[in-house]
Amino acid sequence: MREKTYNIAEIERKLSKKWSEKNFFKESGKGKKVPFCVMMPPANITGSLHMGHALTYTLQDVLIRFNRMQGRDVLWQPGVDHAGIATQMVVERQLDQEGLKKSDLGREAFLDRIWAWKEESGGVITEQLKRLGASANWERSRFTMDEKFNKAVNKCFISLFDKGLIYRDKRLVNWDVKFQTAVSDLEVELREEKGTLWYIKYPLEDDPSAFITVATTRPETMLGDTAVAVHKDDERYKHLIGKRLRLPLTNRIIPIIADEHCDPEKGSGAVKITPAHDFNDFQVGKRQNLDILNIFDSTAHLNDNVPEIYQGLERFASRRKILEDLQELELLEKEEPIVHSVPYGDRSGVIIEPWMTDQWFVDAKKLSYPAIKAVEKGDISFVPKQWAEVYFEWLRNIEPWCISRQIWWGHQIPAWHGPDGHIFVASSEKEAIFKAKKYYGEKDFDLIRDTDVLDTWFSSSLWPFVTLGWPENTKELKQYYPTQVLVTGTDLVFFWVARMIMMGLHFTKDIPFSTVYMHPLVLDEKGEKMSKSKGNVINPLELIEKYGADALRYTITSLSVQGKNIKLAEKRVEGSRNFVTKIWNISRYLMMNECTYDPLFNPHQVNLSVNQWIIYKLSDLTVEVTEALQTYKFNEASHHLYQFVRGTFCDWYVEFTKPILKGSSVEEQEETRKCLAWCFFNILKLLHPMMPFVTDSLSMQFMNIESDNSFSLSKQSWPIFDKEANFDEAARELDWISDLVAEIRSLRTESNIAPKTMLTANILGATDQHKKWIERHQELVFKLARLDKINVVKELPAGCIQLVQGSITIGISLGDIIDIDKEKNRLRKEIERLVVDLKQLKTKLKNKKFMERAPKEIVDEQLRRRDQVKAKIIKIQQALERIEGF
RNA sequence: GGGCACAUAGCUCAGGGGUAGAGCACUACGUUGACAUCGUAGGGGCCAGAGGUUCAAAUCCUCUUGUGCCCA
Repeated sequence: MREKTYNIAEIERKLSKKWSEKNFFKESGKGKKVPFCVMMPPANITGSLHMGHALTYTLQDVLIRFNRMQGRDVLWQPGVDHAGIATQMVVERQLDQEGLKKSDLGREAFLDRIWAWKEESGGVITEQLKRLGASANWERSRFTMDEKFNKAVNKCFISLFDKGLIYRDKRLVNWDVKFQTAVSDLEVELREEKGTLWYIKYPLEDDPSAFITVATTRPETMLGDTAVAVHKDDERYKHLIGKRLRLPLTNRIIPIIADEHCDPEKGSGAVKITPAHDFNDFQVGKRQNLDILNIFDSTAHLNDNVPEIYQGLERFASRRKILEDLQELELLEKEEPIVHSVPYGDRSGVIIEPWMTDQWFVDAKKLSYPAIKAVEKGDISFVPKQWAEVYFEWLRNIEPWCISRQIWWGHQIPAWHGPDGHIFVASSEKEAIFKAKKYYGEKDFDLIRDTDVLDTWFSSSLWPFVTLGWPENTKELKQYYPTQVLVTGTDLVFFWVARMIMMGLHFTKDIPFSTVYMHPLVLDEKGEKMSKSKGNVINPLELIEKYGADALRYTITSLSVQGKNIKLAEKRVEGSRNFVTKIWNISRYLMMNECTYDPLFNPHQVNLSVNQWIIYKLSDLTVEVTEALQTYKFNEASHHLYQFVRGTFCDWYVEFTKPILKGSSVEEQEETRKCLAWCFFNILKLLHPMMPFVTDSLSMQFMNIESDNSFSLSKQSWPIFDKEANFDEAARELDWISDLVAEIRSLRTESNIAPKTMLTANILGATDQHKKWIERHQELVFKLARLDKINVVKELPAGCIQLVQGSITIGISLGDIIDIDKEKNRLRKEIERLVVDLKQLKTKLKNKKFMERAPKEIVDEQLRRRDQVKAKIIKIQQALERIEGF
């Protein structure tokens, strides 16, 4: 006898090893099959599996296995991302423990160190994904820093540069003071914070007793002011436009200018302009042709563009000092508390400094037009569709994308600088020299390679086509590009999705994927974001250890409703584990009863009504699950399966078949055994995308192929079968029987009848068909409703409690046990309920407008219901009268 | 400030113009050799509030209130 509970850990480990060792899930590569390709979002090389991964990769694997079973040529392309800043941080931390800095090693040695680290610990997440059951083609795994990838990245860079879509510019960028690099807008997180607005008086040059007051949250930047702006129509300041101010603490003279940037309603109405340290001011400076005075070094310490006493002060220290000094000069008018947004580096967590540097930019605006159009035209669609709006909004307001990073780990920009500052972009040093020779002629020159590397997201944006072999025209590229679905979290819509679409359209002249399924975040059970500091992080690997990957996957699938965040409670996972155990126990029962899978079993040719009934129900289920998965309604698919397995299959069908297996003819037993096995096998298939382990394991046991190392349900075909029309009758028959059983069971509880008490049911008003059905399923009803006798009668005997089901009345003989008052009460209450229903129905049917305007089916339905309720009331009244007579 | 969601049972959430659903929790009772990680039955809801459209609104529209997220 097998164990009552399923040994999750052992079986999952074994299967995951089997799938992995043989790289089980390769694409078929058969050109005839319809391709289905999903680009796996490359996991961050420093990462280990968290709930967000578990969610995204589970949903992808569900789609992958589902499509593979539907006979498509499936490629799930995995990979790992080099994660520039994150990876460099990890290795720098290691060095730190050895008391070393990366500058001690030098660039090359440092990069060697990172590669060594990658070899050693870079593959963790891949192993974890295998444990989750992800059925990717792991042999095709790509790394964004591979040589081939690097070549493709350079090619793209050069091509964009040649077209003027990448350029070098001196602009304000978001400078990460901790990492000493520029970052893009998207890597800056605005946090609402309490701050202070300081009002500072700037004296007029020609009249030191008169002032203009400016308000600022960053007084230290005043050292870099090159103007004060007012609104041209502001009565308070109109007359001062064109005059000059003496900038306190510096004695520099700066102009008062008019600019629309000023809002007379805000603060004092006059704004200090610091073009080198504020994005808005930078624009003003450009418009007004102001000086740009940079006052910070790369670590945000004041440089020698400020008076000597301030030089070398850190930004916050300088703020304190400057406020003190202004106070002393009585130039600090007042301060106000304020809530404002402060920019933080999303990785470094330090305040970002807008800073002037030379950087490389992508002209994202130009690339955005085709990307917008592709979604507008419907070539690419978002699920859920409201994400298209978010996407449009961002692309329509897109700014130049700063792609250079002042770090070492990443794709080094293929550009060489000449002695006169001329830049040669080339695929190799040799080519750069060649280009330079042409440019410089006979003159001598030295070229210095640009030290910057590219934003990691630049290489990620090329992922869909580079992984398939681009720029070579490989057969994979032809077969699988454009890919079908991209599944990713809502947080990556700009970082990754939009950029892939822009780059894909630019370089391949084709969309990278036709559907984008955006899933939400995983939150804790209270709906809060998981974070280490809050201590509410749920580790998926622990859940897998405790409940199994199948249980975790099934939970995730059940909770995946389009457009809604997922609140994960461990209780849910426990419930899923119980469901897995339930499935295990079905198989245990079926095997005990020698129900073996027969590939030749023909579901259209079963004779017993119970078997016809379950096949009928199963075909409904198949349609429901298929449609749900096709439309990304993961929760619906899992819900239907749960209802079917626990309800229809276990509670009813398995029970229905017990009497048959015990005492029917050999033929009937045989048909039923095969039908049980066949249905269960199909259930396993339908469940497989969500619970690959238990379903694979059980189906192999069922088919007696446990040692078959090439089998997986994922490679079997998805169930399809047409509903047999003449099974309708059986469907009605068994639905009626199960209703009958349910009614009697309810009655037993309501009347406090002990389960042990066997009852006799008298049935009044049975039609010939009812009689036939009762006769056919008598044993079954006996067993399920705990009866020892059913009489079809013309008159109910005395001493019955009665219930009405459709056209029949069931009387349960209780001898002397019946409490007449209680029973009367029960029946009266039921009449009361029905009368309320009837009243509502009558009102509706009396309403002329309803009768005129409502569709005929609805009216008929209401009429039918009215008649039913009426009839039921009469029957219960008769039942009451009978009790009076008892 | 702009945009997008969301408010349904004690909790977590489905559903969605025509008889309010699930899981968990709760209550009672447990028989029949698949399953106590189980079974049977049950209690529990003016579907946030106010208007409107409609024969009919929990569902569609508008507003209000509250919550979450994104962008400035």
